[in-house]
Amino acid sequence: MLEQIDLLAGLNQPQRQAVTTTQGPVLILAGPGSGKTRVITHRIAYLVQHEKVLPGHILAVTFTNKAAREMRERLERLIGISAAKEMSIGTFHAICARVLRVEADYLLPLGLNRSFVILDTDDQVTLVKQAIKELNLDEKLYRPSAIHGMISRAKNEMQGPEQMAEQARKYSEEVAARVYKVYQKLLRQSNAVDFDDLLMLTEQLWRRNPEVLEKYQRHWCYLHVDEFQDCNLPQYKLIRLLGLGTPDRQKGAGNVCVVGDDDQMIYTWRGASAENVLRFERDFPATKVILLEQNYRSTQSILDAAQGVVRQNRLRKEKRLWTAKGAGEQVIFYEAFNDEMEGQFVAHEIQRLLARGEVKHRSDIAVMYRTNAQSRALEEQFLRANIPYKVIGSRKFYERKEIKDMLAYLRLLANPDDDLSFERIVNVPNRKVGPKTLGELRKWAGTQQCSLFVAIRTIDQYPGLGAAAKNALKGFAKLIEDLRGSIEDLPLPDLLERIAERSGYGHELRANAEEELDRWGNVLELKRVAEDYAEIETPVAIELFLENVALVGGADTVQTGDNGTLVSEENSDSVTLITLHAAKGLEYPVVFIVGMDEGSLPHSRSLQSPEQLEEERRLAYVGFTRAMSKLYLVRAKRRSLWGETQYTETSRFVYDIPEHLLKQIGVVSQNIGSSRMTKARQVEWDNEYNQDPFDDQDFGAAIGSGRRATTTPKWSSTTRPGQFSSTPKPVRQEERTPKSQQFKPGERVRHDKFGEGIILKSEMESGTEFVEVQFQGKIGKKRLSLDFARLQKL
DNA sequence: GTACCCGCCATTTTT
DNA sequence: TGGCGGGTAC
Repeated sequence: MLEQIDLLAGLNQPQRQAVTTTQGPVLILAGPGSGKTRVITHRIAYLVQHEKVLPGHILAVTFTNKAAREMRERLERLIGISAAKEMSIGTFHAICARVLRVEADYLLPLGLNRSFVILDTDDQVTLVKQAIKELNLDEKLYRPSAIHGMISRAKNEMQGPEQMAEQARKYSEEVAARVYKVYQKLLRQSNAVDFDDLLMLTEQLWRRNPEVLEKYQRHWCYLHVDEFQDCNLPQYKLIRLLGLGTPDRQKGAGNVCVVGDDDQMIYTWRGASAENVLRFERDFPATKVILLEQNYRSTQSILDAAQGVVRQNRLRKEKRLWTAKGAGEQVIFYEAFNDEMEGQFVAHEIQRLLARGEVKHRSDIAVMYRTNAQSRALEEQFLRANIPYKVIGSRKFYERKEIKDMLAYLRLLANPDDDLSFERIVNVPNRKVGPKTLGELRKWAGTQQCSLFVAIRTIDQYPGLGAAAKNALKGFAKLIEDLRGSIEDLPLPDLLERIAERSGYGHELRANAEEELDRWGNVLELKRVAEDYAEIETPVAIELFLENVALVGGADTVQTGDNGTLVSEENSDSVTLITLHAAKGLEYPVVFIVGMDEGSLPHSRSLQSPEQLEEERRLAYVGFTRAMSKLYLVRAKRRSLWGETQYTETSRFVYDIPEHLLKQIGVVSQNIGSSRMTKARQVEWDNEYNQDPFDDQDFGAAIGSGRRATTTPKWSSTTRPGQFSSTPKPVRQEERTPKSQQFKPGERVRHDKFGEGIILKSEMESGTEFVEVQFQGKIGKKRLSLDFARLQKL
């Protein structure tokens, strides 16, 4: 039995009230750093320990996967792993996906079955593109990604294609509505859903089937919603449906606890609306409102700076945030010469903090930015300075071609109707199935009213294709059928291996190990991720794995270095690179925010409308308030944008910070450029800076001359750090095994699953060792790749 | 059926 | 800058 922790100890009055108010609707308005997460987790623990609520009855919804995971970990510590396991904790999307799979029978009339796939953004856009083609619209005029955005917005307002058409104010919206209709048709044909569908379909399911809803209401009778201010309409409706409670209860008296802060609303572009708070109080009239205003995270200076910015907003409720921490240090503001130097400043300042012992761990430091693209400049400097870092929320790994290809195989195995995946891999590796053959197959599938894969079964009846093409298609179908036949007897990682080998894709990847593009290594990486699912029955494992990839993407595993290696977050002490959006809910002792200039932090796309500007302001507010003791605001006076150099203005948000809280270091900009005056001051500052023995010459030289930007060749994304003789190699998280032959014929080995055997043959193939092993009994001869197989010498 | 070259175009945030 | 579609040459 777990030792009971006093769940109320160390909580202030309103926090206690939030934890102990367990019945009926509760609205917690919580400022940044007010212990909101603590309150939710303690409230849940309190429900279990004091009110004897069964953990299975508790649902907690978060906005990001990271937040869900953190909440689960905290609860494990509070009430034990087994109790925490029984709770439902996840994002809206993940929870909805689970519901929809369980209730898949209700989806059949829509053309979806239990094996539906969740498309990622890329696939969604591809489908929109297909819809545009099908309607014979000009792709140039109607950009797929733009139309996709419009469709998604309509879905977030719960409009179907017809309603969207009715509501259309512009011609482009009318067009989008037409595309929307075809897009939905294509989705269903492929037995696929997009992110928005997950929410809309669940809402529909519950609304139209009261008996189903009631089942969930009885199951999840204690509902918690974090980041409530960021809910969009379908999400709100889900909360309302569940939270209104079972019919035998008084309406609006359900146990719903929502937590939010209107100043941190940063997803209005995804349909979030401040109205949710008003709606909530209207729909749940019994709501108790609790305010958490004491900040435990930041120094007064940081808090005041943040409030200085957000106070300029008109559409907000005024709050009285305070902290018992002292004033602390001033906020530091630094203007770099250009974006390259901006990254360099951050890198060197981090080294300095670490060298002086001001910060103990690299993991105490985060660098934040408005757009993902900004991470690249930082990464380059971090690699040069040899600072380990991780990029959070970067989906780069799962966007790689080889990974998407492997996943497409898996998806096609699970769901033969997935035309998108079919088209992706039917000719990967090359099977002589080109656009021509594919076009004819599409025609045939159209007349047969079936998916592309299924159409191959009857392809012999189709006169439009030659024998060679038909055989190529049938060969592919046979491959997939064979692979499907092995699902039952192989765990997921081994299935991936078999896919790679039987399809010939693995061979191709190893053969084309051009440059340092380690595509094969990435496939191995994917297999490693799949190891987590090795214990689960493979059909289920595939489903979970694909769902996890679609919904979680790279959020739980993060990228490091420039090689896109995935590392789990815990191991390695590294600096965090993260977008402002993804940083919500997190905290770090030291925070750098880069790109504090007009066009970058208020983003250029937000400058037209006051509403959007207010959102940018909130974004800055979220960023500032992540910092516990030290906050750096950094900007670049010129920035290269699509190859052009642009001069920038200081972000208006910097001017909103009370002057006495700001300490500018480095050069004070007068006229932009490198006047003699500026240069003189740069050198002066540079000397002061260089008193630190840890600082290297490179930095000083770069600052001093201010010419480096023009003499250094631009780094392209294909350039690898190893190519710079003077720069250190990036820290690899894991060295690959040495590439030499380890086994000789005749040696006796043991395999985890196949048992003992004798090596018959060993050969190297593009740097990978393959062995043929004669195992005992009916297992017989097997060819194994040592990249995958764990063989033990006897 | 594929490989390469040219010119065009974008340009946010996330599930 | 760089990714993509379309055109042309093999």
